Amino acid sequence: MMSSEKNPTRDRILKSTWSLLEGGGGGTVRMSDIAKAAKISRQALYLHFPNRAELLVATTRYLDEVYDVEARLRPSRAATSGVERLRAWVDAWCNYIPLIHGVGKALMAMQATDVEAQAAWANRMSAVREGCAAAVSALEQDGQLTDGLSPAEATDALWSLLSVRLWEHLRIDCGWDQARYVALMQEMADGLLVSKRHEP
Amino acid sequence: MMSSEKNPTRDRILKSTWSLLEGGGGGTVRMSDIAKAAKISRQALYLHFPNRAELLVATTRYLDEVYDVEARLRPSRAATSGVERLRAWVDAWCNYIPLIHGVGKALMAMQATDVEAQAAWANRMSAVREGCAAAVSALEQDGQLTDGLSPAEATDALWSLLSVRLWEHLRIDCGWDQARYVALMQEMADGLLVSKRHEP
DNA sequence: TCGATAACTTGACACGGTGTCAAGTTGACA
DNA sequence: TGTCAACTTGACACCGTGTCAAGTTATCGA
Repeated sequence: MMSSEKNPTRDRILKSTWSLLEGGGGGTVRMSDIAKAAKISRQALYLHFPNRAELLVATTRYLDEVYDVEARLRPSRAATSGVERLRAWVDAWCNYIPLIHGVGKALMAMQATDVEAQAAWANRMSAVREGCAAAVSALEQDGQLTDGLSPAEATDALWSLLSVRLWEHLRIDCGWDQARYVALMQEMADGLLVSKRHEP
Repeated sequence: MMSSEKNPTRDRILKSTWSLLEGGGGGTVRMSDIAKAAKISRQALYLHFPNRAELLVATTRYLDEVYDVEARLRPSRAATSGVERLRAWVDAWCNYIPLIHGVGKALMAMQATDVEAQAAWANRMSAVREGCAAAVSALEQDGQLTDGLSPAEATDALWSLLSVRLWEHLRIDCGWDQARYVALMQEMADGLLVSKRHEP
């Protein structure tokens, strides 16, 4: 069941939030802007979401549904080797970031002041950490994890490499294109985590 | 001439800003808090600084002076090889981040909404990029820069690795200690940028 | 000694954004 | 016909920034 069937206006709010946030103005999108875009009064927003933070979080979940996160993760879960799993995971997540970046940016902008937003974003990101941990663990089981790092350290390092902020820095501040960004992440993940013992 | 001699209250404001920001509450430190800490009225703050953003920027410059940035950069400038220059630069900057992180956090928190803060922080960070560019260039002159990356790309990549946000992620979100953080940055910078052609 | 000037104080206010409250309106359904 | 849910309008409190106006205090020079 698509969420749209159950509650049309809630769905319209989420769509509007999404499209406004797509525009890049993360911290500058106001509740009133969203209301206007959804053709609803500002107050009606609060009938559906208790506050801005929860509206944004709901929007990320909505995007997970629309973009079918599960399908995107399938290749990495289906990988037969640790190296392949890492490669597929980095690919999947790196290419997912641009899709959620608008909402992510807004949520990250709230973190400094809003405790709720902080918890919400941390929670979303801990799911990413789990993906990193799974890839590291697969690598370890193949005996391909670098000696220099413990699994926990390797997970943290990979997680950091795949952070939204690093994506922002390279793509926005440095002006890189997506392909080059992904290529660098692949190279760094491989160089950092994969043991080179068995290579020529 | 130390800035303290010239204008005592301005100096007291900067010291207060600094110490409040040290406490970590980047976005939550208000102008009134700073005024109170400096034993001054909130309005008097505006006699010295036009707005919050400029006060924060002035605080970063103050820290540069107090912590003697120039001296910290000397080892990297004095390096005789590209590899050594890179190592010294990464070391200097990585160990400078924790000192300015409080102010940096506050300034970064303002970026989403405040254009002035955005420009100010971007300007400060472009100085860091220049340090990265210098290290990359030294490496290139030694013929030790990896083939896979252009100098500009290598600079961007190093700059991203050395971003304050990555430091935050590893040190705060992941709970790493400073030494481990620096070690990882050294390893990644070396692995990413330095050509391994002449090794055993 | 007077008076000007700079540094600072007190107290008020506008603005913009979030979240809340109260009192309607509208339409569907029993 | 009445009731309930979804929504509207309009008001308001709160908070933090930045501004304005009028008053105090200390110092310095003529």
